[in-house]
Amino acid sequence: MSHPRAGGAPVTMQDVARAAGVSVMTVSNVVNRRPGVRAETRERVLEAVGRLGYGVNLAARSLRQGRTNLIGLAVPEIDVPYFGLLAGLLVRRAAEHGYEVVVEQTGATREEELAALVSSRVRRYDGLVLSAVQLSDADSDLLHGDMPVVVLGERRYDRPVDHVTMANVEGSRDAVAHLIARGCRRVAVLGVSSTGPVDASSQRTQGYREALTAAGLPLDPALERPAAYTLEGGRQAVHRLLDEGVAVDGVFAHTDLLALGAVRGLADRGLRVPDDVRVVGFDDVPWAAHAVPSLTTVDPGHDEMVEATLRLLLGRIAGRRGRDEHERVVARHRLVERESTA
Amino acid sequence: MSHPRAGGAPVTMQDVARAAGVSVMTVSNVVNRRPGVRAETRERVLEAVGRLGYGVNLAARSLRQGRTNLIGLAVPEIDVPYFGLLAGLLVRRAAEHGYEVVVEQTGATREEELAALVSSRVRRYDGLVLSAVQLSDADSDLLHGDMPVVVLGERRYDRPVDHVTMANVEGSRDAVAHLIARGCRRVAVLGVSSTGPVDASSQRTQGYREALTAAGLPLDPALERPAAYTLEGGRQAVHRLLDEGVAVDGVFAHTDLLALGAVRGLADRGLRVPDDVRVVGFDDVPWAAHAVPSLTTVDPGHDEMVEATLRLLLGRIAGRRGRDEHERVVARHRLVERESTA
DNA sequence: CTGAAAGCGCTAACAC
DNA sequence: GTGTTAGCGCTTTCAG
Repeated sequence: MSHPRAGGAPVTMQDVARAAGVSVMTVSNVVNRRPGVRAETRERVLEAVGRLGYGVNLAARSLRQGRTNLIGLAVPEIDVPYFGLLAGLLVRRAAEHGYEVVVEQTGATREEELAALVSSRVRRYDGLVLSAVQLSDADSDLLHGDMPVVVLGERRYDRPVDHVTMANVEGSRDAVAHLIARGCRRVAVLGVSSTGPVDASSQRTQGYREALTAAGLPLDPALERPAAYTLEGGRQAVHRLLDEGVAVDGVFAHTDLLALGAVRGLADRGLRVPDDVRVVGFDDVPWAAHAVPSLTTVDPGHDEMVEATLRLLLGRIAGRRGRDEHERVVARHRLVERESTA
Repeated sequence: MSHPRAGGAPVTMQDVARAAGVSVMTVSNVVNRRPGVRAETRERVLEAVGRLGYGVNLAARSLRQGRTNLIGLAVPEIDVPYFGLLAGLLVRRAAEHGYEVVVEQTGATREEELAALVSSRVRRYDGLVLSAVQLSDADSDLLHGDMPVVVLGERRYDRPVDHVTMANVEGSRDAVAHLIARGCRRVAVLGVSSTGPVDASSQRTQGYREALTAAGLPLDPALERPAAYTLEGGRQAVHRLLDEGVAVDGVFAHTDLLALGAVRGLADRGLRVPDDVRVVGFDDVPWAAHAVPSLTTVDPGHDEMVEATLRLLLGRIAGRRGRDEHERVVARHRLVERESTA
């Protein structure tokens, strides 16, 4: 059996020290690759480690050091492609810095996002990445606890907090300008919400309006459609739009999911993309490139966002910024032209 | 400021006990909702907890209790829809039992899956869910360490290990039988691999062959195509198939991702689904229902699998099964008929 | 119903 | 180079 003591009491440094005839401190030095241990001693210790199947007790180490090497990632739902993409990138990059990522699902409700912040569960993290959608400015007071927090995407805060976000207005403007350049004159926007003036939804709607205005096209309230940020939401919004007899030759959806749902909804009514209606999304999730037709969309700069998030978070964990010094990073976006607007 | 002592030393039970004029033990009893504390005492303690902003130190609790309430989920890549779905379900269900989930990305290499098992990082989990794709029978020896492990999906093991899997052969047989019932006579299979006799790929290929044979149709090696389990893999496999001039009127893809890639590849060559070619996938990822056309696929019984996984894992954590008692659960599958085979 | 003492396994600080 | 001591914050055990 390759795992001695399996099933018995866990092997401690004490056990290893005894077996190797050294002190626990020497074992600790070897295990942590600290310098200043004679090669021969190291050998003896490592032999004992291997023979006994020793592994550090990370709870003890955490208690002693006051750090866990864990960071939390609070997202609404991990199976939404955008958040899966995010989680994947973050897990990979965090690992490079010796951190692991615990996923919290907030379910996209304000209550649950707050819960993630106050909950004792969160206390075990060295830092928290909060991909917030519903958290309001008022609540960001809560971001001032002891826990280093970086808010990622989807919203700009007036309150001071480390924040990594994307160019929602500019990206949306580019997307809609692209539709117009392709000849669209009746462009609908999907995903309009009324929850507040500073969130991603309003910003993307604003970018939409700016692009229309810049092109000298009129704003038509009938073209500004609310929709849940889901495939089904996009599909149904398009159904309603068409059922009301609104003329449309272009669709800008607030998210790729919505856009793909819109393509579906158009197909349901016998409309072809891009022949009858052109469609643009936002996010550049992996699917966008491979959908039929492939989806033109805005890449908000995922890599840059995740990198910046980690940089800010690790900096704060290391105490490199004061409690009242906050940074905000806006990633560079890019319009990715594909078949849905060909 | 709602978070007193923010920035100062962490608040301990000692602090709370002092502030409330009780012993640490009473604080512990209140915090852990243990019975046998007078209501008035509890009030006093809770008031102090709130005022000081106390939160339990989970490292200390873990050290003392010998448990972390953390379970690890090792998957190849979290941004693959199937694993995102899995993670979402597991996170939700684990939370119901007071557990949190740490995501490990193995990158689908054998080395990394082994690393996840041996690594000291894993020591912090009470248990590990291993969604293995490359781990071989020989390696499953490693599953016999102290860590409770449940292997989820994708592979059947001869070695004893708790294992939750899906009806790969039966599901594939149903999928292909469905194509045949719809009139297909030249059915290709995408995702055939040569890595071994007992993995998901071989099983799904086997189901394919059984269905053809049962229908009295010939097996044609030209119809059995290797393909990476990605969108691009499916797309290219279809391109090669058509470029070789192989006649096809149905496609069974080993995964939905492959199937959606296949739909894309067919569209590239001007073929319509289901009019010219019918397509069936496997997994029933959320996208399958909303793709254009929506995808007929095999739901392998995700919910049942996750539920069983957690049941087995928690049972093992609780020591309810001996080291040599292992369970295997095969979830009930279901063919979901949609537009791609209409 | 409440308190005091012991110790989980580790590492920082200092002694040899 | 290596050992000794102390204590991180909590809960288990046993005493009141």
